[in-house]
Amino acid sequence: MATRITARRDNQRHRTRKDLLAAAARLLKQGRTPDMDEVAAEAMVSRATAYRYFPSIDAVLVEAPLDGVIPDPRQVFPADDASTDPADRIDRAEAALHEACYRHEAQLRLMLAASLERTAKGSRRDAIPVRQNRRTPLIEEALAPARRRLSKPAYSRLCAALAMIFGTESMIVFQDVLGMDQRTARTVKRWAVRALVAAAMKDSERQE
Amino acid sequence: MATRITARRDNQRHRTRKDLLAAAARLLKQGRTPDMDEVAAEAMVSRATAYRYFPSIDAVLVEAPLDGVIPDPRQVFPADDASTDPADRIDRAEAALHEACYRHEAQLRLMLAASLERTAKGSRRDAIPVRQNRRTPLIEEALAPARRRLSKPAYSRLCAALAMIFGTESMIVFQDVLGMDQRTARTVKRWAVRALVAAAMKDSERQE
DNA sequence: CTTGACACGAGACTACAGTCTCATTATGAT
DNA sequence: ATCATAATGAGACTGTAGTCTCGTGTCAAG
Repeated sequence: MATRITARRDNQRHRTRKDLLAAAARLLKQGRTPDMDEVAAEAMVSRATAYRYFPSIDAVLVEAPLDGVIPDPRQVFPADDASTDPADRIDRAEAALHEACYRHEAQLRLMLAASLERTAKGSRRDAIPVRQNRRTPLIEEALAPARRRLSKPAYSRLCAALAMIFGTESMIVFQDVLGMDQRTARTVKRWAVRALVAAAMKDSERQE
Repeated sequence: MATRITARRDNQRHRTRKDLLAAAARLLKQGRTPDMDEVAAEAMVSRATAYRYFPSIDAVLVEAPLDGVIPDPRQVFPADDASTDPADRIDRAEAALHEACYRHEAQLRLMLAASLERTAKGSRRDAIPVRQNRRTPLIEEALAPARRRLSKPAYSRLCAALAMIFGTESMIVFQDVLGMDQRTARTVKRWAVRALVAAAMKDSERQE
């Protein structure tokens, strides 16, 4: 009799969920601002089903995969890369992410806005997931050659500080708050990340 | 006869507009997420009138005054304040803004989300104004005693870099991306702003 | 094959954002 | 005080986000 806590068709469900996220990513990549109907249609499921998997369109957009949008660490630092200077590597990583952020500005703005609805529009729906974090792997890969030269607290402090500078949010500050163009923003960030890396290295020297 | 391009009742209009913004600010301060009906009711005007002054509820929320929410420079640095060390002053300003941001997190998240709809939801309505900028006056006041010791490019570069760290956006990074608590965030920012100020000072020394 | 649980589709329903029209009120010039 | 008109109020109307219900198809255990 009854399948107890029977196999809950996990395969089917995972596939449906993945299809929805992939559909959202496709639509975002072509510059659209999809509503739930479009995502559902693109994923070839009904709207009701889409809402069974995600409480709101925002939740879908926040979780939509960013493959091909945000640079992969292995792409910025290939296996045969011999660079060791952490400042240069951090600067290179920042340059790549900077370029990607401005190139996909519309999509990233949309995803950031969607993630902010947490407290905002619907305190009723509690489910919007935490942001994706593609910047930390990038930062850690850039800092890898220097990691042993930094104390643990200095290292995590530096990573966190760089995370403020690396993502979409700094683009928002430069554009919407400061009214600054992309090139100037890049020079400011270049200077800042180098200053922070240098300061962290110096702190750890002192400690030895 | 006709009052030509007669007085356009500017008083009345300014008063109505101000009432709407003040009403929005009151509702935001009590933690609500007001819709246009609520703002209009609180301002004691009809919904239609509210929409005559602002193209969307988002536009109202972005422009809602932040008096008493974001610390005023004159309050952080009173006239009789004799401090001159730029790092200490910047740190003090950051501490004040940090506290304010976390205290009014809900409102600031809402205002940020509203301002992001620029490209997002409605490409149809083009009217959402640019963000308010309360951080730059604070940063400039903190840096005032050291301004003459910095070259013009170094100064504006430092201001821009600090602006990345000072506002709501860094709180979003620490909370939503890094999952970091308020105290740890504060220590990271304290370290970062001091490192940046020191680096800027050192750059300018070198130049002399 | 049968059967029960589960995923799904279709569509009605509520709530809010934003637009529009028309009647009413209030302002300021005369 | 009077009058033309700008500002407003009332409310209908559209479109979309999200909820809910019910009927259908399908998977898997017996």
